[in-house]
Amino acid sequence: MTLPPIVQAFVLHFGEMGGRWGVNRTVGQIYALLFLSDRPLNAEEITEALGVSRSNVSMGIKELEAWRLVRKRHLPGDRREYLEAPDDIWQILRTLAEERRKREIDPTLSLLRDILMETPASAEERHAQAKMRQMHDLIELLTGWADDVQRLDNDSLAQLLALGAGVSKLLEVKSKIAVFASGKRRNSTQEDAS
Amino acid sequence: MTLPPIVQAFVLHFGEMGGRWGVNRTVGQIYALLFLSDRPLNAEEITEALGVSRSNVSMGIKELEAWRLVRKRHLPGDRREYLEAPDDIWQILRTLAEERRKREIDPTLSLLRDILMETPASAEERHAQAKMRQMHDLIELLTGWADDVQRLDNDSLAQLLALGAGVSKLLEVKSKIAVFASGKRRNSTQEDAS
DNA sequence: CTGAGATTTCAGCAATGACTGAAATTACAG
DNA sequence: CTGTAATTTCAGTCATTGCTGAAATCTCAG
Repeated sequence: MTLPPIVQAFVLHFGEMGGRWGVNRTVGQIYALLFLSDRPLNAEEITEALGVSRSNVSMGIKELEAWRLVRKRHLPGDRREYLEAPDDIWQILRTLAEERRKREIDPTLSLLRDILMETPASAEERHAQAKMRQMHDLIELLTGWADDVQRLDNDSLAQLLALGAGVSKLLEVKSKIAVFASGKRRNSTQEDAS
Repeated sequence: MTLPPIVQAFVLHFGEMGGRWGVNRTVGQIYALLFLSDRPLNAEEITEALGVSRSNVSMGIKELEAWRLVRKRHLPGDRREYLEAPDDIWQILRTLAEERRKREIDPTLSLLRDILMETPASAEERHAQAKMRQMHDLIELLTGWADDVQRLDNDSLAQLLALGAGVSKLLEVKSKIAVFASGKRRNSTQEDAS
């Protein structure tokens, strides 16, 4: 692997962290490499840079495509496929959130829905179902929120994040705004979001 | 495993999902069992309910403690340790968020900080470093936001989630509030009066 | 203290997941 | 079409992780 030291450090780190993020080492490394690259790379270049087998790279690419984290491109006059990682980091964030949700949360939500349709046959089952209801409702709240936020444009999202817990303060005065807004006829636009 | 059908279904599901969530099957099952249980269970009961070895349960418990997802309790007149899952689902959410961040994000943030101190030696490295800077800044924004939100009480958090993208609307009127409240600045967010 | 019950540790086996090289398939220039 | 370069698939092997039973350690009643 002949890469600039800082690139190498990053690539190796992503390889190691891959396990915790639900992908294998090679997949992590390929993504790291593409993310840092200033141009699309073909499979052969990736193979060489990482020192793994060509077939392993092929499988890794396939998985990254399933995650929608890389795109295939074609360069004119070159039969090989070139790969690149989208560079809008906000979009990457959205994609990651969507895919992780699809893999890690939706199946559970689905199961919970099914189980909550059943009629409990004992006190024990009634209690278990109540807990599952709690979990179900919380997950729905979270995913609903995520759906909403998912649709915000980059700037709004950045603003929202920068605000942090300031939202809490904003919520506190929300009712007060409502008072003003109802009294005033300022603008007939948004005002109260509830 | 002799458990009520709905409990069994949930436990088995958590076992299967465990892999995607970064824990092994047994750990997922133990947690599911404790989460649904209406009373603390001892290791022997867990062993029996799940049909795995006693030592496996011991290791699983250890891991769940490392995640701070279960507590050990003692019942009077019984030398055995009893385990229970905290039942405030909001607290569970906070714990999960903290632990996953600690395992999945902090190490990367730390590496990025280190690499960003280096001086790039080529155009390629300069580009790579710029990308890492982007990632670093985004992660800091996200974790900073998470820190803030982490401190909200259950009700505020629920309110925030229920609001969803409504926050966006709230942000739009924020500048108007700023006009009213121009006497003092609450926090360091950029007050953009667009 | 002592010893019986309870828990943890750990070496070895089992299961799962990752990686490779070879063969099959696909894509396309001539 | 044909032949060659590029990519994918897959069976076998290697590596990692998970699980077990036995032994070691801990804990506390008597």
